[in-house]
Amino acid sequence: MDKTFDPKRVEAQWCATWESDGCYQPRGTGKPYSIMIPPPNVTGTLHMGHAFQHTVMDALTRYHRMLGDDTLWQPGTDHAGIATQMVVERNLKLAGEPSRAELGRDRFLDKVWEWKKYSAGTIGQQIRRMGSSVDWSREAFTMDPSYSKAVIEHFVRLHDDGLIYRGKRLVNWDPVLQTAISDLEVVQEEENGKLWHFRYPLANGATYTDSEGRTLNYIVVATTRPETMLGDTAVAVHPEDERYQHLVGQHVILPLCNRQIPIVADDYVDREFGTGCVKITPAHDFNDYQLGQRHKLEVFNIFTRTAHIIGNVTDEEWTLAADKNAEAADGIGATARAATALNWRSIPEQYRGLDRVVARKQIVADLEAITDSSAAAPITSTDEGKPVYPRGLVDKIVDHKLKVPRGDRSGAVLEPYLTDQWFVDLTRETRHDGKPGNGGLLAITKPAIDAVESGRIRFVPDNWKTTYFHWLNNIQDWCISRQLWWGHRIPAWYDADGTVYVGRDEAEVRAKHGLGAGVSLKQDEDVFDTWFSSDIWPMATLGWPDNTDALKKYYPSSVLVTGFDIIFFWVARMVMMGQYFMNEVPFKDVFITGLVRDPEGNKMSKSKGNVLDPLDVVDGITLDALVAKRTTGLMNPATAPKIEAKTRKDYPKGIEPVGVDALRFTFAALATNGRDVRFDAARAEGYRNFCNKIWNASRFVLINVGSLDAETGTATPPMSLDGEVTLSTADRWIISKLQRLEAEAAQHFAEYRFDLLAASLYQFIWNEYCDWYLELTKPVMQGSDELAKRGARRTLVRVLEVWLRLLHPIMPFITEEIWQKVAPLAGKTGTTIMLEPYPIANPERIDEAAEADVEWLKGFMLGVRQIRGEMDIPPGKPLPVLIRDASVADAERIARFDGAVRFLARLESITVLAAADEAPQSATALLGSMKILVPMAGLIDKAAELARLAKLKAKLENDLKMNEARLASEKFVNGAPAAVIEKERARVAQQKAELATLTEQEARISAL
RNA sequence: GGACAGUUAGCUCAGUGGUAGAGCAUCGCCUUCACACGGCGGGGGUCACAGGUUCAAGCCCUGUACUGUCCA
Repeated sequence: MDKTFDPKRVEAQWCATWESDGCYQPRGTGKPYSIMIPPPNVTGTLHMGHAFQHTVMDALTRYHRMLGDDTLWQPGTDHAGIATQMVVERNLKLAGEPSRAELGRDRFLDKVWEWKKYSAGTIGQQIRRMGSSVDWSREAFTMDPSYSKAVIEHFVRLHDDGLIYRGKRLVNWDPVLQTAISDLEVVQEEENGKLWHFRYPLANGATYTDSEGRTLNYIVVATTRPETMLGDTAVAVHPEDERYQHLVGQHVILPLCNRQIPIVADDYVDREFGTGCVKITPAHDFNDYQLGQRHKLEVFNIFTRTAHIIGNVTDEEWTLAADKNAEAADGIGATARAATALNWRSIPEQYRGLDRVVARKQIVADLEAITDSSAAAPITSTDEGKPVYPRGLVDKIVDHKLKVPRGDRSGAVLEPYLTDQWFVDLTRETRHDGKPGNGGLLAITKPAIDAVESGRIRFVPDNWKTTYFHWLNNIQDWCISRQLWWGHRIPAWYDADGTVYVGRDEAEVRAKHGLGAGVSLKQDEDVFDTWFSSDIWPMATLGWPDNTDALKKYYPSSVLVTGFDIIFFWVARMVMMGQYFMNEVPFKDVFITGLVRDPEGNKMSKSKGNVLDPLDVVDGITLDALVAKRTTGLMNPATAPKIEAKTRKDYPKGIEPVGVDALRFTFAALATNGRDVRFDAARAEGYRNFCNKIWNASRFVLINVGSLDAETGTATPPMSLDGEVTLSTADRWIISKLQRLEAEAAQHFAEYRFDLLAASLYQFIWNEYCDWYLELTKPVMQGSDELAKRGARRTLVRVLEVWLRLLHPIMPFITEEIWQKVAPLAGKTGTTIMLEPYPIANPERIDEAAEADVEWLKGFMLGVRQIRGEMDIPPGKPLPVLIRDASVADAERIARFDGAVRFLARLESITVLAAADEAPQSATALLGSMKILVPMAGLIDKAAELARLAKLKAKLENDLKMNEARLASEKFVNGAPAAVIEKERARVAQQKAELATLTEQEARISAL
């Protein structure tokens, strides 16, 4: 054994051994315990957040395996539709290869599969290196054939139960990715924009008088999106708005398009916002769409899939689309629909095919330039080239902050867009198709709420359930179709008439609907939202829809460990599907972890350049290498210098290698109560030091039982620990403390308090076992009492063996490595610590007398050390010590611990003075009423001792004053419980006595 | 606008009514036979602010400020 722990060697060896020996697989007849890994996306590699959550899951898994449970940790990966498709497309671009469009669907998918293989392989290696004990024999992927079968199955069943519908709806459309996305994938960002005020002339030359007495022939509408005016089909005002209510029912002429559109009244309109008059574009705004439905307004798209103004309106495809629009849209007036083509023709030629941003500028400019309208204001002047408003039909332009919806993946500004999509009904009480049975609200949403409300699922920390309920209580139907290639193709087929048939495959569809070979069917081009496949992860990985043994045994899983960011995306949807298909929750506990952030508290992301690869913390990385890693392959290379500067500031010396165990322990220690964690490399180094402490404490034990040669570091035959022994106070004390640690560990695991677990282990191992127990065995080892020596050796070994097991779930590698050497000495025959029982507290071995003894001893040591420290007496210099005012108990303890104290405190002698004995001038420490005196002759500086006494006195006087005041208060004496008052009295008496001693001592020293 | 969380030592965080704790950092002493990735000792906090409840508040209640996140 080297003097320094070398994690790399140990990790490589045990990873391989554990896996090949099948240690990760479920075993035994214990009660089932299972965790489903949140499947990482096959978009690349694992980040710190994964490493964090995997540490938690592995700790739980190893703990329960050691408890004897039949434990499964199910691994796997997620195909992550949009995200992966984007990564592959970007890689093709960077490599200069043909684009997705050029490759075509099949060849592109080959590329994605290639990437998936690479990414899943990398992820697997990362998981292995972290020591995560997942059952690799069950590894799953959300597009495995068996998994895909389950995805299709759950779609078809939901569809057959009337809980899925297809329809033309306004959806969030990503014009860059060219797909619909769900509400959850939209991020609203506040941005600086403008509010444009346009004059819309009243039709038929109507006029009115405004509040200022002016006669106007127009109204002013305010909008943040000028380009959508091409799709306006009404102007709306509030029904009680006195400024405009007399105009309701009249029409305005839509400028540029020269269409007449009605003025309608609706209380959706905010009178305070803008002019109180809003333009309504039902096809490109969610609120306008709703309003349009209420007023039976015309609805028509003005954008293409890429958010350009539509091109040729006579285009066959668009005409067809218009017809389908008319058929599919419900709640939209029939006469209005017929007008769609006319409306399209009203879009002026000059805007056709323009990007929406370009169109916006052009439209504003054109409105400004209109001077021949009766509503137009004359362009009178300019101010240094800037237009002065009003100009033409532009009344004014004001700065305005607005929320811009962007796609969470692409970052593109989204467009509300009218398309045909598949939806899961989550909002209806009855079936959408009118057949008997519950709609999605009763069949899916309510049971998901009930699962948590009833306590069948418990959130840890508890407050997350509020978030969960809030979302479910305000839920919308779920758009599950995506216009992507990478994913599960929707099992729906269309005949030439566009009639849709849903089934598990084409053959089933033909059989079910009696469609002969003569009928040509075409499968839906779209794929499912990724979350519409991961929502059955806890079931499908266990074999669902088949009722397998694994499903029976491991469903529901015991706990889901995940981040709050996917409570809606994933957690809630798994609950829905689990409840619906299994009539049972998918997991009993949901442990929500915080996010791993950078040292400044920022979210880690590639674009910010603050990500850390967990393995770089494990293996270490130089500053230059880290900078290089963070600044290559950036979407925006201009940010590189900033990223470099920040990296050099955060990690001036790069990152020291700490090993897997230390990183895992760091995560455990930082996992406080679901709060976000700022990753602190210094902390990890501290736990690297802890590993080294463990390593060397173990060396000490092995050396002392003769199984390790201290000089050469090689193994030697150990001495026997069998036979009769004497257990010392120290032995009984550490065994007692060990019981308390075991009890704490069990409690912290039950409460998912890994921070407290880590703190308990650290405190026991370092501050009790190493700092005190090992030191207390040293004088024994140097003594001649063979029974006591054997007792100490046996206790050293056995307590070490136990705490290695206690620590193993967090630090698997170092504990296994040492356990292999220690276990035989402790009489253990197992082949791996992984499968040993987790220690359980035995209250009978708690020894309060021994604990009190050691506390006294620690106090004694502290007194001497403080004198040494503050007098600057070298630790090695032997000191004579005198004792005054020792109680009978003190004297007895002094006699008992004489050897230990003299050894540990480096004392030359301990002399208990009789009451009559005169003591020489000394530095004093107090232990209860007993005084520990270190004679000053030749050792102690008078001034220093006086200063030390003064400091002690000041603190004591302060405390005493406060406590006396409390006792003097009638309120306290009358109100507080007797025990508290008694305690306070005793404390005051004690402090008074101490103060007297210090005062006396001070007087004696100053008299010198 | 609503909801949730946070505000405790220089930093990162524990602390569910009885005199404020840890790790890291810092200062001093020490190459003592497991470990300098170490040992011993020290310094450092009106617990965001203002009220209230209580004999007693970092902790409970009310309000305010700031920070963060989520939802409209």
